Amino acid sequence: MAEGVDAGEVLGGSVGFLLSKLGMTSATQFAETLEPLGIDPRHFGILRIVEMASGQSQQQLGEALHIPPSRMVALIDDVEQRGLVERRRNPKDRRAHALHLTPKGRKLYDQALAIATEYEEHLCEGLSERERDQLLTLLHKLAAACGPAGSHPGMA
Amino acid sequence: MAEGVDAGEVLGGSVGFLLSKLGMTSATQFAETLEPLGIDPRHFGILRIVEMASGQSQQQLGEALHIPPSRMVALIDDVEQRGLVERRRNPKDRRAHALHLTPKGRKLYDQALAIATEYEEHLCEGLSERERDQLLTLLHKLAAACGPAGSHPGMA
DNA sequence: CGCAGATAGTTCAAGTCGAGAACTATTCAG
DNA sequence: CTGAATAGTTCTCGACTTGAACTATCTGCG
Repeated sequence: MAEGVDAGEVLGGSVGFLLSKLGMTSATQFAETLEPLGIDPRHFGILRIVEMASGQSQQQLGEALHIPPSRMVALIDDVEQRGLVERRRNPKDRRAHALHLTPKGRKLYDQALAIATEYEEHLCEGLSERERDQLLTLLHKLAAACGPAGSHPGMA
Repeated sequence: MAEGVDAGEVLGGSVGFLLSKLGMTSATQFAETLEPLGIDPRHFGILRIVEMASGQSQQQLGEALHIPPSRMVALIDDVEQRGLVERRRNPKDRRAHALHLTPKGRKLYDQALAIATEYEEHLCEGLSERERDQLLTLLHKLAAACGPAGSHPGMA
């Protein structure tokens, strides 16, 4: 860089700046590694929750992920059209849809999980096992100071 | 991997997830602390670079911050309308604008810097001095693995 | 039983925002 | 002097969200 003006020069020493920068970069990169599967991190989040508890309604999911109902529609449409999730009629309440993973959905979820793990490894490849643990501990402490533990705000 | 773990537990142990979540939260909170000044983090970034080197052109700034020229226009408009930055004719090249902080801009930049420092303190209040250094070191290592050091992607 | 109000899901229209193409003014090379 | 390149600006397109309205159900109370 000819002029020697580097944006990160001063703020490189700031935890907040680094966090925000790294967070955004890693989120973007993670989304890219997920792309071959045809899903993005939000779809992954949905698969994850449906996998944990089958039969939930869209709004229950939306609440867990802090996604407004009208947005859930399109998101569920996506994963349903890919044959990953089924909307079943709930006999107890026919207004609501009971969401279930299809076999294909479960398989893809497992793949996505593997990809996530792989990316995690890549991200931490410059760290020793001990450093990684330290980092996790420190990040958890920050999370405590930063605000009440909620789900990922990037969903909303 | 244990069975029956819940979502937070699985991803709470992920550096990538935590980074992304904390990064987004801290960026949002920082933007909120800046709001009383009438600027957002991008304006702050502009003030910061203009402060470091007066007289640069919009495109030089845009290059440093990875902001396309067409976007710089609106951004500079913002800070100019608030009387923080001046677009001066550059006698050497009358196509380009030489950007300078106004006294008001300098004052506001100092305030913003103070706010940023304050927020940084708040963010790290759960950490000891030593832990904070550790964290910075670890984050820098991650940044190295994560990709070539560029400026903050949130600008673009 | 039957009506009123709440609730799940959907659709739709409006608002926001960024990116890239096209345009003007100016500079520079030959 | 002329043509290509460059700084800045404008404008339009497309992507993305959201909140309000609409349908269909459900639930409670008289």
